[in-house]
Amino acid sequence: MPEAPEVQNVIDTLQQELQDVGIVSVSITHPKLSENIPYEQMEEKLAGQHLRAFSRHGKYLILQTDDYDWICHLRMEGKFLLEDQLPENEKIRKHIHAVFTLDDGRLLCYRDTRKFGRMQLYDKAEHPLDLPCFQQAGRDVLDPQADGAYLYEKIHRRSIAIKSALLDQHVIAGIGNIYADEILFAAKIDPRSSCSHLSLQDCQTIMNECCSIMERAIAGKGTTIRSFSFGHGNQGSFQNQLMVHTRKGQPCRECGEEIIMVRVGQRSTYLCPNCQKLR
DNA sequence: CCTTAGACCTGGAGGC
DNA sequence: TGCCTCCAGGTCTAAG
Repeated sequence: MPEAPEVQNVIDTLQQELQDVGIVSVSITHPKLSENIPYEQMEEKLAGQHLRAFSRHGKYLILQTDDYDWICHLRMEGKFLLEDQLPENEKIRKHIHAVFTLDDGRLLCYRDTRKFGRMQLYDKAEHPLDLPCFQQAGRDVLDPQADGAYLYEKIHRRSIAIKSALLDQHVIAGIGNIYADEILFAAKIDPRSSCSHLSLQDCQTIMNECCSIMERAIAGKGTTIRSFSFGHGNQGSFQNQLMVHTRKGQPCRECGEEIIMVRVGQRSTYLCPNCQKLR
């Protein structure tokens, strides 16, 4: 569940379910899950805390408790499950690496097949964005100040491909591999174009399309391509609106040309070679 | 400083 | 069935 719209869906769901709920105890079984302090300390500190505020910056979840800022990053496959008891299914239970017992009897389970996800715990900051993990972060993709002028200033001296720049969280936080492809299709720009060849106008087009795609994706509760959730909801519907991503070999929905897949910065990249022009 | 392989992990899909 | 290779919504690092 990784890009901004999916993370927004997760944080909205957690808020609905867990506002002011207390954590009774914590059991972490994958030590590396806790990134900034020993996992035993994370267990001890979160026990007794109540979940007070829920927000997001880029792909990071920000959970504020009574005394701490609890930061989670789901990376590729991390997900939270709310259960009345530990899942019976061994395939599901095998990849649960942390269990938070709640004061209403439910269990908040963190499941992550590839173990890429990470959590951090900090003493409460004045503002969460003051935390060390956000010092290098770009503006959030939904921040109105993340506009064309902002993007242009961040990238116009760089030689990397525009697709790679959109994936760079120091530039804009929250865009991932699916939406980068979709945004550049909507902007009619070849993802391999060098940032240094893009005009201010190009950057404004990109950010305008970015806004409208993010809005639609969040309205559709994100994109679910490969479904690893076994029954528990949080599935999005935006995959039905994808114009290029995952559509290799299929006709472009606008011009009929065959969608191709190329590699850009080690990531699979889908584009319409007719609609999207190289700068 | 910038850019690009490689690493971190596991499992599903497809070829032979 | 087994074995192999490639692929996956992400990001940090080491090296050029």
